[in-house]
Amino acid sequence: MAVTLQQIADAAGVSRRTVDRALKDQGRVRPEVAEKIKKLAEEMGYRPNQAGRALALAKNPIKIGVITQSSETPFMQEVLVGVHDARRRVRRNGADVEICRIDGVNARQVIACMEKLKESGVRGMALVPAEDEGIKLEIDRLSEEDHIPVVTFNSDVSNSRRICFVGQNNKKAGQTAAGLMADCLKSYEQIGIITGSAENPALNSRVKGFQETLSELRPDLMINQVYYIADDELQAEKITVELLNEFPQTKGIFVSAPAVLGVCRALRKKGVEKEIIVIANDVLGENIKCLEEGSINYLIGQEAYFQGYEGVMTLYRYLLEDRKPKKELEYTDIIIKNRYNI
Amino acid sequence: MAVTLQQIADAAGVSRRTVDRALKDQGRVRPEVAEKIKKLAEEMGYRPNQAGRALALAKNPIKIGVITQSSETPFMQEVLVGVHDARRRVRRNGADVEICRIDGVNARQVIACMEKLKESGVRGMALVPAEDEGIKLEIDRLSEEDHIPVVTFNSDVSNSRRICFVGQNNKKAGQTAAGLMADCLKSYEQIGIITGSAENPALNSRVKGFQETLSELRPDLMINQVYYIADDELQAEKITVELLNEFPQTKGIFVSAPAVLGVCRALRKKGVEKEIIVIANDVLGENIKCLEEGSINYLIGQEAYFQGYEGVMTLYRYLLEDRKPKKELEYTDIIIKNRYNI
DNA sequence: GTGAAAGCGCTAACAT
DNA sequence: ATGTTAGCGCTTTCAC
Repeated sequence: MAVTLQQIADAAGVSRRTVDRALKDQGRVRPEVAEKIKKLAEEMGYRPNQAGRALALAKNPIKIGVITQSSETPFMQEVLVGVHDARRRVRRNGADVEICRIDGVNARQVIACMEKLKESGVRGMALVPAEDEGIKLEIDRLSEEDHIPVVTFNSDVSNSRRICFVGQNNKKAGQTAAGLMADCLKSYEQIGIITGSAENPALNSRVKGFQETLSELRPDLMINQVYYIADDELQAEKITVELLNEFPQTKGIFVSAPAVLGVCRALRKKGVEKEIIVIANDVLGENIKCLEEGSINYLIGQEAYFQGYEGVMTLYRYLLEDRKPKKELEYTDIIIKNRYNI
Repeated sequence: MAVTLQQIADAAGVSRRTVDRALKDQGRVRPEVAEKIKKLAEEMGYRPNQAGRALALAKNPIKIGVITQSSETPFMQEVLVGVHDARRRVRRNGADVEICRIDGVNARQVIACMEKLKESGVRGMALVPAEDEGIKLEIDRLSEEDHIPVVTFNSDVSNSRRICFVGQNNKKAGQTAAGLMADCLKSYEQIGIITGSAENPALNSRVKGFQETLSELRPDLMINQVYYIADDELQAEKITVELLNEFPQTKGIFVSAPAVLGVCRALRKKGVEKEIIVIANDVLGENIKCLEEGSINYLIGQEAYFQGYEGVMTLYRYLLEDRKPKKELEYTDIIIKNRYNI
């Protein structure tokens, strides 16, 4: 049987409560006693029983707040599935999760939600932020003044006091795509890039990673100008047609934008979907269909579900076990899918 | 706050114990009362608190037995890391895991271990079996007569009474490799296949999946004869040299065998590592090095760690929450790695 | 057929 | 500065 608090208390000749305090550095214990207790716990290999802890905490339950942006997108829907699964799981342990869904990107709204969640007494927050000074300030204030730990997921706020970030390394995602493209294309072929808003740092990193790595691996290839689109399938289709008209020799396309379906439609209409290697991002419903029927060759995934699930669970573990994540940047795996391993 | 047993008891006007019995169909409750209780529980949305359950169970702890074969291989080492992590986790909940490591493949020893674990009072078993009639019989006997649920992981025993299998779909792994190879090679190029023992069903499935899919995708390619090796790096190197001498036009190699390093050495000595697309299996130490330095282009992974971790955890959840796995065949993701997403 | 009661290991309010 | 104690929600023994 595992070592319990009581056993340490017996061994040290003090009460359970004293051991508890000593182990948590809560003071109010004579330093030499605390020292002795800690040594004893170490020697006896004490590991707190999580079930016991969770149960005791059910008196005033741990509550976690979650804020998501762009909640209407298919990608974030998938993230939210992960969040809800995590909620179900922590609920079965007597904790709870309160979720604020924000549609679109809106820093002001995020800050308002943070305030609201704080008022409602959450002990920690997991949120999808944006590189915004106001959000950064609020994160720092929660962490420092209110002692409410914050986890960012999916997107990050660099240099803020969040305990960690769970999400993709976008540059590496772009590089991974470049590696695939380099293997698939023959000498001196042409490449097109389609991406979303030029202001989106995530998309930019991907594209940059792709360009840099590809020109290093295959200096012979010709990487044409970057085409920008909004998240709109119709526009994506139009732009893709433009690209194909402008550069009819294109043999590879990297799609960093969300509107993958529009691109596929254009390729099919032009009847070139079999001749062009297409690598796109996000392993999601419509995209998967394109992959299955062959108009896309590879999808690069970022574990949307896991981001949501792990964002919440990281925080829960931190709150329950006082266990800091090992790394400040918890990068999710970069997934490569072709038709056969979906 | 979540619904508790007590609340249901109050609502039904009976004691907690009665509710407990009714919900578990343990009899000794008047049928109409049982019916009423179940309906009530449903309506109130009762979800047993896992922390409470785990804690109560700590009186006579859940013990899980684990048996691994080929435990000396790097692959199984990785699986065992997962097993140990799972052990740490369930221990923190008051349960325990007992592990039997078997070196090499040995059905008799597996059966002996199953017997031993049963004597030592385990409530469930997770094991790496082999397609062996004796093992199958023992699995069925444990499941039926002793009511000890069994989970197979990494390899399976088809048609046995295990509650589920956690591991790779080998055929799909081969197909995935074929998809990659089809994209990388130019017209009419030649392909070599190197695999391990012809008796190993896992390796055979991979090779078959690869051959079938590749000849379907690219009928122009020429797939040469299959080379067989033992798990010996030196022999692998020799055989690879043979292959290259026999078919100097080879432009793609699929390595289904464990001895990947030997293959890489041969390629380097021959100075052809940059001209040949190599796709190998298992994302592990030495293989990763080959991938990083470029003598391998792709590694197909089978989530070794996860197989070990999830094999044990599936069983634990089954025992704790009485929750059957959703699927009988719990296939792990087929991972594609290039130099950039390792 | 049903219920009372004793824990499981931990936390935290309340003594001392 | 340290100890006592009352639960958290569940399982299980034992008595009715």
